[in-house]
Amino acid sequence: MNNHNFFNDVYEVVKLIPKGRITSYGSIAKYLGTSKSARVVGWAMNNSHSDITIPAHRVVNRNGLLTGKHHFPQKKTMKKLLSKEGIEVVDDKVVRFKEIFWDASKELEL
DNA sequence: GGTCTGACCGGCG
DNA sequence: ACGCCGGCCAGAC
Repeated sequence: MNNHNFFNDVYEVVKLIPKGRITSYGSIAKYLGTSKSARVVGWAMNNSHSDITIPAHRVVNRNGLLTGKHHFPQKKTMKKLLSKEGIEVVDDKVVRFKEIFWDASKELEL
């Protein structure tokens, strides 16, 4: 579609995140070519409620912190979903963040 | 129609 | 090492 909405691109990438893996907003933005637009990625997630197929819980900030947990129906929802996929979350942050980190720029390799 | 904010990130002092 | 500030896009007031 000519509608080259940034949101749509973000959704596509987020959907491609493998189970048991996570990525950061900046990584997605970087893959899309606008590394400085990480904020827009977060904003896109805010609108991700339009598409429940988007695993927003697999997207965290660069610190591996579940910054978006407050936007889920329940605070423990994000942690619960991650735990279900084998991702350990302690104190609202992802354990082995660097190990399970999924860099779209590298994995998809534009 | 200008201004501010937002689930961020990187650079600079 | 820590704190501040600018930047990017889209939506709300």
